[in-house]
Amino acid sequence: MNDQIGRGGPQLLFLTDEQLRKGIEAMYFAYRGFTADPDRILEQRGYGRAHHRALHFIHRSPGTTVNNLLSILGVTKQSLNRVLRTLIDEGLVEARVGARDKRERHLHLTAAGATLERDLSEVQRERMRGAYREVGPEAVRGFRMVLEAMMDPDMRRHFNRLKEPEE
Amino acid sequence: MNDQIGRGGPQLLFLTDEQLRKGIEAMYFAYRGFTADPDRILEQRGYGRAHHRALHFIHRSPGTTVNNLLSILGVTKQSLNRVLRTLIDEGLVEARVGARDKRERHLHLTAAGATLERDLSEVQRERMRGAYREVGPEAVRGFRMVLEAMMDPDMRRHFNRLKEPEE
DNA sequence: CTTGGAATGTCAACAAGACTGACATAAAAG
DNA sequence: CTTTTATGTCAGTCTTGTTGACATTCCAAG
Repeated sequence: MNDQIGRGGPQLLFLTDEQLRKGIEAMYFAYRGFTADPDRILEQRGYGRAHHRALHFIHRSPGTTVNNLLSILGVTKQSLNRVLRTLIDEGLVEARVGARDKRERHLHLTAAGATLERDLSEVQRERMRGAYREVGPEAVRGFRMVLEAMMDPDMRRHFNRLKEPEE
Repeated sequence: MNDQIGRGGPQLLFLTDEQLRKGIEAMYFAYRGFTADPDRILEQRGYGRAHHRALHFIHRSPGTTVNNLLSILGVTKQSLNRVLRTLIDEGLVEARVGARDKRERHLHLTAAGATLERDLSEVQRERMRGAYREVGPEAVRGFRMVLEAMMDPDMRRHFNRLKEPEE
């Protein structure tokens, strides 16, 4: 029904339902690979993906508040709080009471937290680097364009607000 | 430490840790968008993502066995079985005992199952189509290349084994 | 032919991590 | 002073992963 063959000509063949389905499957299988390496490290340490996400975004935006993290991650505060509490209790994250606004908690990685974050990021970047190297810069540009076009507007806002990291 | 600036020259700038981190974040945010639309439909019907995945791959490989589905989805048989049982009980999937080997169950979508699968696929393809159209065929080619390079070899095997669908 | 192992599928119980709803506290804002 | 905001907590539910135990079926070696 949405099949474009014979309607739009060969220049639109990449928009056929068949091609879209293959894109969906590619996305699914690739995401599995994307999370596989950090997952192995997390499991050894008794953490889950939720901990990884918190560590990642605290690393990327040191001093961010709980509320900001909530809107980036799109989970409930109860859910985030459980994760954050274990990270704080185990000394990976520090929550500093706000100077201006004492209701806020500003989140920072401790040395131990930064180490784990780096280890997680390293294996994930390694896979990404391998893929990037394999396909070249032009393909990577396309990859990034499609991903960005696929995001919800809110998420795209968050995505673009994250500065280029300095490491 | 893996920063390529000044080492590989400007043609390798896409391999810097900063670019890789942005790629990781793009993948994360895009995957959220990728699942958002089907999730809304699933929630209305009281199903989850696991049900969607089962419906998708049964649609793609009618008559597939439970074991084959297991190796595609990479979960335990117990986990898949729970999902499959509800789909069968509610008349979306039919499990036919194998003719050659009576231990096997061959899985097929019923009419109702095919309808739900189509509805789920439709909203997901719609988002994909919008993104594809926005960026053009060249970018889509790059997108697909990176995703495929990111998969684990086993998953890439499954991915390539799935025939181009006829709808 | 029988028997034992392998393959397949089911049942039960548990854990992580999402959710909602209700409520508490402290601080800022009006 | 009252309301709103930011955060944290308790209790309970749901999905979807996990292990362990077990039933059925098939096949091949004795």
